[in-house]
Amino acid sequence: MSTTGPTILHADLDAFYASVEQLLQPALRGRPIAVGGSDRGGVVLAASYEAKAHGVQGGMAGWKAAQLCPGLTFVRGSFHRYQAIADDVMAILGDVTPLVQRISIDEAFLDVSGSTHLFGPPAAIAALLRERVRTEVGLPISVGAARTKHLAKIASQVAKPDGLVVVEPDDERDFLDPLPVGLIWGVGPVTKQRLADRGIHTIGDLARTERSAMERYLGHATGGTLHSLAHNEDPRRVSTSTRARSVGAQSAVGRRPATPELVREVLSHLAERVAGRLRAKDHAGRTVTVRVRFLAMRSVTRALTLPGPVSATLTLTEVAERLVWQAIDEEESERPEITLLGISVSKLTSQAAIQLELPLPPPDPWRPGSETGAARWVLDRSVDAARERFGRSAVGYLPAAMGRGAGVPEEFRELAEKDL
DNA sequence: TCTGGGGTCCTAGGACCC
DNA sequence: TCTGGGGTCCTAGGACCC
Repeated sequence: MSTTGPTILHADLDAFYASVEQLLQPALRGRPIAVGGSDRGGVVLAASYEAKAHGVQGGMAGWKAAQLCPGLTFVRGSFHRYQAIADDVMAILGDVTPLVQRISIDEAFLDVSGSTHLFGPPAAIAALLRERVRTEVGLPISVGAARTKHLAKIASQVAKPDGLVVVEPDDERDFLDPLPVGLIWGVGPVTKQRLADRGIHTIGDLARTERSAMERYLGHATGGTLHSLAHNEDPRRVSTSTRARSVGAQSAVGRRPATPELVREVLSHLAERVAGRLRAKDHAGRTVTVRVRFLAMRSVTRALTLPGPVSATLTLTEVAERLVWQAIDEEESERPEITLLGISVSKLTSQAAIQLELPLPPPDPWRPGSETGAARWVLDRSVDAARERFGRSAVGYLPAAMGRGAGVPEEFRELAEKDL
């Protein structure tokens, strides 16, 4: 007999982008729609439940979605609106407890164990939140309530669309056992297939499998975690703060030969985005990783860890350029075609710390804090300041080379890079 | 005329140090 | 006189999540 109740909630807006579009454009309500980056082609970023019923999913190529769902309406996303609307929802969640852990733009965990004396039992709190989001924002939100984060998350998935599922402690086993393993957080297509190959389809099947066997099938970490979750052991607390471990940006370029001009132009733009975001947070990072994607989605990465942290745009551009050519030069063909370039910076430290210990020469562009590095950083900061006063495009380059067709709108990138 | 962009975490092998 | 083991850091690739 358990002593704690279902005090963890997982609240998850249903088909968020698509639901917002149906809210903003009443003519779209009840109809299958796909929210995309562009009006034609491209990729489906979100599908309404009416479209999901035909098999349309996020990440799917637009033409394939249209094939699956005749009558599908493509809607260009109103990306500049989504953040504020989701923030309104989070504010409602925050009204019942300060213990809200937002894990993406449209979902959050809540610990309501300290809120029951004010708002009643967790099931009542969940119902209240759903009602308020529906009437005050106009969106459907599903909520799962359970003893652990893992169970609450599964419960909200089961509740969708627009539902509430409460798992009482005494019912946990009965709830979990028949569910497919794919509902477990961390089980994607590959793991699901590996498990299916061994006749493991449900969480109950998983719970009956030895831990050591799981670790053999899936590796130490994944196997161990899955075994624990299937046995309903999830010690994670709801935590309100997490710090970023990396900052990155990438851009699809269509399908183009890797010329020096293209590589430099795209990397300059990406480095500007990444370094600018680092500086805005007073951060810098030591490890620079680039990604180059070739045809058939084959991508390679190259990384370099520098002696000190960087956040200067030009330095980042130069390091990235060197790494990208390292990868391209290893290709068999002379001038291979590429479809995407990306830059990510990790091993982050706070910029304030390095400014204090500015080592003096020898000047070395690879070494931030050297004369060159410091000068570049100072220049970048003045550009940042001008941008802040006069707008993003006032100073420096526009995303020129990003070219026709391939990319996603600027507002989508800005939405994706927001801190939660 | 397939397949966006932002992340996290894990694994495995090699270098290097004691 | 050719031999151990542990720890840490780095790189590359991959699975997964929203």
